[in-house]
Formats: sequence, C-alpha cells, structure tokens
Amino acid sequence: MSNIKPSEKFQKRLKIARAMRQWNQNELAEKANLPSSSIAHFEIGSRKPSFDNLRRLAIALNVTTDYLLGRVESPEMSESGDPLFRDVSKLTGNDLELAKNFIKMLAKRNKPQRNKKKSDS
Amino acid sequence: MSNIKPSEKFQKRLKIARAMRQWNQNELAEKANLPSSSIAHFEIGSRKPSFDNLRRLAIALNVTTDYLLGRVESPEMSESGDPLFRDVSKLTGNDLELAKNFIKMLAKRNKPQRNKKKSDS
DNA sequence: TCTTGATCTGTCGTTTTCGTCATGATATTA
DNA sequence: TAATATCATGACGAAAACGACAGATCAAGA
Repeated sequence: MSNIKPSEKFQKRLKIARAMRQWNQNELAEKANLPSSSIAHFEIGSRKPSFDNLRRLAIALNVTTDYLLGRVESPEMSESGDPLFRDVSKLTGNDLELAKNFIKMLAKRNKPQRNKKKSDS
Repeated sequence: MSNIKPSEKFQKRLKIARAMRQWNQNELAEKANLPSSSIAHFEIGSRKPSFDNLRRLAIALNVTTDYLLGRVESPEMSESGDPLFRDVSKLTGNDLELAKNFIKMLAKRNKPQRNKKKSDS
C-alpha cells in the first residue's frame, strides 16, 4: 500500500493543499498564473507538471517542491539544500580549520592517482 | 544579478552538486538511471528536467528539489571559490565519505550549545 | 425544473522533453 | 603522436506537456 507512485502522491497533495486553503481551481490557477484546466489535469493525474509549473504551484501554495513530490511529509521549508553544505556551514573557528586541513590532506593524498577504474565494487 | 532565472540556477546547482561529489556525468547518470547525455543537456541548459527526472536527480544527489530549483538559498558559498570546496571537489568515494562524516561529527558536536555567543573563538 | 458554479474530460495544434546515437572539442596520459 | 576520458552539441522520431477551448457531469439553490 506504500506502493503509491510519486505522481499519484503529487495529485493528492496538490488537491489537498489547495482545498486546505479553500481555493477553487480557478483561484489557484490565477495565483500560479496557469490555466485552470491545467490544475484540473494535475489533480486528476492526466498530466504531470513541468519544471516551471511545479515551481509556480509550490510558490503559489507556499509549500516545498519536495512536499509536492512526496519526498518529505512536511510542507514547510527546511533550510537543508545539500547536506554537505549544511554541515560545513555550521563549522566555526578551530573546527573549520580542522575540516579544511583534513580535507586538504585527503585531497592531496588522492591526487597522484589519476587512474579511474569503474570502481571495484 | 538577482535576475538569474530558475532554470539557470538549476544548471549551476546540478553541476556543482555533481562536481562536489567528484562524479562525472556518467556516474551521476547511472545513479539517477538516466542517459548521460541528459545530464549534459541539463547542465548546459538546453533542457529542463521533467517531473520524474528532477526527482531522480535529487534522490541520486541526496539534495532537496527546492535546492535544485533554486528555492533554498543556503549553500551559496560553493560558487565563491572557497578553498574548502576546491579541495572537497577532489575527493573520491571513500574519502568523500570520510570527509562528510568528519564534518558532520564536528557540526554535531558544535550544535548543542546553550549559550548562543556569536563567536566563541 | 432551471441555473449556476465547480470540476472533470477530451481534442486541437504547438512546444518541449524524452532516449539514442553520432560527432566535435579539449585535456590528460601513455 | 596516439589513445583515452570527459563533456558539449546537434539530429532523430517518439512521447508528453503545453495553452486554449468545448462539452460533460454533478451538486446546490432558486
């Protein structure tokens, strides 16, 4: 039952997010600058949104695209784009120096090995 | 400069996220189950990803779609040429994991501080 | 019943992305 | 120089989404 496809999750979440705001398809269409027929198609699953339209919907509804895509449960924005960046940006002072040196060491150690096998795993 | 379009932001972030992991286009393509030519098209901006492909890229890279779409601003330092990121981009496989864990450990150790002094260094 | 609003569904031609493939361009290495 | 790896770019037909629009369906009220 967890076999629900991402595209199906999208329809449901779009519809729910709109209904929760008590908007009809026309209102959402106006806010997202789309024809209302597109909203209808999205909600019944006969189309999936393009890059631009996914973005417009998320902005109009003030939810994350990850939520619409069914990748997270909360519609709210969490400030974590790339976990690697997120962790690095928390470092301060000495720890930042530690990290820099550690990475530099690894990078340097790695350098002379220009050989790129398809990985042995 | 803020006039940068979402689609342009997407190209940049995709490329950076891939390069940081020291993957070539082929490796990302395999992980995302896409042809590598599609990765190339995305990174030079001649195509924008569909619903499904955006999702696959985010999963393969372990980033949010909001980040790829340019809706989250956090990791802006990547483009600023910080030497830390220069070195990170040289890491491969195990070393990248090592670095990630090391950084994560430092970040975590840093977090639970009751006293919120701006700089304790 | 008749009307109205909201949603659903399908059709049209157009545009865009799809995967596949081939070919350049460039840099690095043997 | 020759071989290789990586990335850029374009062409191809197939598939899908696009906006626009026209009906169909259905419920609620007058």
